[in-house]
Amino acid sequence: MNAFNNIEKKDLDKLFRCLHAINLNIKKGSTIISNLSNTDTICIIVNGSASVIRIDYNGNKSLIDTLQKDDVFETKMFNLNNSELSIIANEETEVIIIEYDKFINRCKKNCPYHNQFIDNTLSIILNKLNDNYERIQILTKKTTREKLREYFQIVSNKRGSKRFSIPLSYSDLANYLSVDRSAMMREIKYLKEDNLIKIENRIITIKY
Amino acid sequence: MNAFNNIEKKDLDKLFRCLHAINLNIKKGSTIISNLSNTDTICIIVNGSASVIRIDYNGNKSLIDTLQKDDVFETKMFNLNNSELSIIANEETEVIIIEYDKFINRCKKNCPYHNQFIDNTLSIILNKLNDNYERIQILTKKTTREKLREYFQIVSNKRGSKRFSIPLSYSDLANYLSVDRSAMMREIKYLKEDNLIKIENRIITIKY
DNA sequence: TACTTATTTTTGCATTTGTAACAAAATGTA
DNA sequence: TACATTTTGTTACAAATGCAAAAATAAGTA
Repeated sequence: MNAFNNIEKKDLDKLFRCLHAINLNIKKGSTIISNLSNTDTICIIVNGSASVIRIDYNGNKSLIDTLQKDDVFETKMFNLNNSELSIIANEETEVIIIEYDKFINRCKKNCPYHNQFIDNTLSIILNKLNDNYERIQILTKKTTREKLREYFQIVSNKRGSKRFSIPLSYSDLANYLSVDRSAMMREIKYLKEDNLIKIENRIITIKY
Repeated sequence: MNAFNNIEKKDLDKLFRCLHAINLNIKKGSTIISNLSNTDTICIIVNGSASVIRIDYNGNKSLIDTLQKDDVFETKMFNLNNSELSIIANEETEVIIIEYDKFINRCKKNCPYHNQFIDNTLSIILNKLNDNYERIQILTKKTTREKLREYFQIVSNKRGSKRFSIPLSYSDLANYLSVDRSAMMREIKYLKEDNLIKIENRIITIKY
């Protein structure tokens, strides 16, 4: 799913003009958001990826989320105009930037492709919300063991199988679960010892 | 902000008919979602409140979110049709239920109030997303102390003052931070001892 | 007012976790 | 291939946390 699904190519140009869409290429390591001025803005990741990072009162950085190709974000959803977070390109990243007002206030012509674009965007945002609830579901577990089991359960449900490969490296998984990597490895070892999971390479099997 | 902002009363009736909106009163303790059948559905909390609850493989319940008056949710955003979560009324609760298809597929007449309704809903959902990112920001902190400081910082920023009252009881706060309540109280005591915060009644002052 | 229920505050103790440090394996690159 | 870098796996130890149990307040209700 991307924001331009079900919009014909010939309509895309019209849509872009109508929205005053701006296409930008962001260099690796650059901040995407500084390009967005102070207005509410919709941003679509066309290619590449970016990290949503928070730097707290101590200067500690924490990774809040990772944005991939086809992701959509809006400044309000990260409170960006109060600059709580910043969004940094992980690689050469192409984005499309649209003022929220232009996005939401359809022109008099009431073009169907504009409505389609809004619908697509809403759908992507609803998915994002689901991802966030899933993560909250995991993060609210008290122990690393419970976090791992919840995570495995969710992936297993999605794949419809008790046997599945995990889409993250163990380092990234530790970040996602917000636990120390080595402590997580220890816990995975215990889960294996207790015969609750089996691991071959990067493939997990839930044994209950 | 609610989903019907900026829609005139006379248009509301038309909108409801167009959407085939259903008005339901849910008794305290009843599951809202069982009323939603299996289709994608938008639900608006008109009055009352509800809890989003997950029961895991062990039968442990966890509170994922609380829905208040004017909140909007969509079944996809909780993966409800895979029944990962359930939503239970905390009190006598009035809801409006609309099929997602009816919501998103505007009728031929392209009524401006329908567009306004979608815009409002999107705005509410973006706020929800912001709330979730805030919570993730807090939950990804490793220690209770850091979670508390992050939480206080966020509330302080919102109120624009280093002195503010917290909108939760300490029990609820412990749930929100997903830490043991008594361990949290201990940490609050340490924060006071270290002169990082001051507390009078329910009013916090950040001293840095 | 008397009584019940919910919330706050406190502490010892066992468990869990992060930290640090290191080695092995895998991966990427000149 | 040889070298550098990243990822994975392991452990001892100190710090942080949850758990349990109890008492003190506060809030709600008959």
